[in-house]
Amino acid sequence: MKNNTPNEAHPHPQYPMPLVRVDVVLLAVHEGQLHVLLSHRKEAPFQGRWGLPGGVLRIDLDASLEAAAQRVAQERLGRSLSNLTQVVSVGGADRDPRAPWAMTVVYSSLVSADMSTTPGKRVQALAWKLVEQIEVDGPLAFDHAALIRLAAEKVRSDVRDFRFPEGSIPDDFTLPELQSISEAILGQHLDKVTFRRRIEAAQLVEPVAGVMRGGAHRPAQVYRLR
Amino acid sequence: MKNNTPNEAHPHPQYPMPLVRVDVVLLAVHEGQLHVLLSHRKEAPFQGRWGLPGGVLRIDLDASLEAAAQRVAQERLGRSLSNLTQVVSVGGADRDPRAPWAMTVVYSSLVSADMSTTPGKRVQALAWKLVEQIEVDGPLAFDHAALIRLAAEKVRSDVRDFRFPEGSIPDDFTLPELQSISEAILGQHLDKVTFRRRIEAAQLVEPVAGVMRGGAHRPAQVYRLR
DNA sequence: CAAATAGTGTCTTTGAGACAATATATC
DNA sequence: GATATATTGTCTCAAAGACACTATTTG
Repeated sequence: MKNNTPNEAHPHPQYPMPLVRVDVVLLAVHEGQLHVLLSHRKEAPFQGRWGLPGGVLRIDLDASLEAAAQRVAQERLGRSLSNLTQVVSVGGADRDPRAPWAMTVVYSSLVSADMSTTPGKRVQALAWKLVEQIEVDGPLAFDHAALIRLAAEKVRSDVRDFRFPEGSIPDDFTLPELQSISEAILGQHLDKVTFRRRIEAAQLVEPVAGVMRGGAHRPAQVYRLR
Repeated sequence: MKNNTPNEAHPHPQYPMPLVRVDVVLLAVHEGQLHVLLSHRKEAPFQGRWGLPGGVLRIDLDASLEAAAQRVAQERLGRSLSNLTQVVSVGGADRDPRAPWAMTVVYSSLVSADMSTTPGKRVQALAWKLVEQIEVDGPLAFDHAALIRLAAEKVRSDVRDFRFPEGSIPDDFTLPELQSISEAILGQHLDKVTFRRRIEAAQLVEPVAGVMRGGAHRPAQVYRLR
């Protein structure tokens, strides 16, 4: 295994570097509520608690921080993430007993629909938890509860400004569906007329010609992002 | 010098870790315009260009990422920073030729007034540059131009929402002064009536009883944040 | 009192929220 | 046709912008 010692190719004076990890806040709307995917920790620290799935940055495998997040998602969650957004980085001397100094770069991703996620290697259990209920039933590992809140706030800010990045909502949707998703993320009711007016003004969507979708009643126009 | 090799106290499997740096975007309003403090690079990479002042994270000296930014500011700029805000972290294999893998955590700080900043050690020259003029006269080192733009956008967002963190504006100020500072940061004119109405509604300030301040004309009420 | 800046009044416009009416599907 | 949901119309209210007016200081 390579080491961080100086060599000819990289003559910069070397200091000991921290353990760098990447954690992922995977968010999804399920049954009208915003959920986050947590993993059950089998080992110390915080053994037995729920926490964010994550992993150690591998400079031999990852071309960038974002690439590291993608690799971790693939390994731990068995899937790629469509709209990775950096949330924050935290670090300090007392963060993690496994290293004298540890830091974490936190990425978040809002994905649409399918709540199916296969546990990856070393992950004993994955479960979708209500964001609103975080820390209500038992504390999370590290400061993960605060990190999740941060990620959720960023996503809410996006939704308030009608920023729906690729993959965060289904390709096709009706306006009532989009409103329902938005309400779930924001955790509050939105006025129907205002919502449609603003969507219209933002020129965010275009109708899929002719296609309609409905349950037992009047069908709704299907739209796409543009 | 210590090394990152495993030991009994920290039995976590070790991978080579990236070079972690901390860069500082120091912003200030000067003569009605938003400026950023840049340092002239004496050495490679990007020798001869202007870039953000920064330094290597020292796990033996820095208790946290933010503490590292404070130390770097003290060493390089000879001052502490009042309202450090994390902007973003960037990193990758090809970021810095001095290391096989390098990342930077960027902090920004908006400080009021005094443009005096003593160059610290190893910094040949410091200069306040117009944020708007960044990259107009010569490119900056690394992706620092983009990082400055990011930091400036965050500060603008704060100002739009009347968030003036401690130290970002003088302790005492008149409303015309506060408006002028805001306009400089936002880079656009603000309506006087609207500005005062919103300040009032936000209950952001309180008058300093009796104290007024003026030039050759009608003096203005002096306020403080509360 | 002239000049310059501080502070207020008020009209118009814009956009959000509330509520009602109309449209279109299934059963 | 009854029912449920989609879509549109419109009234009201709140906040922003524009503009004009008043207030207070110096010279």
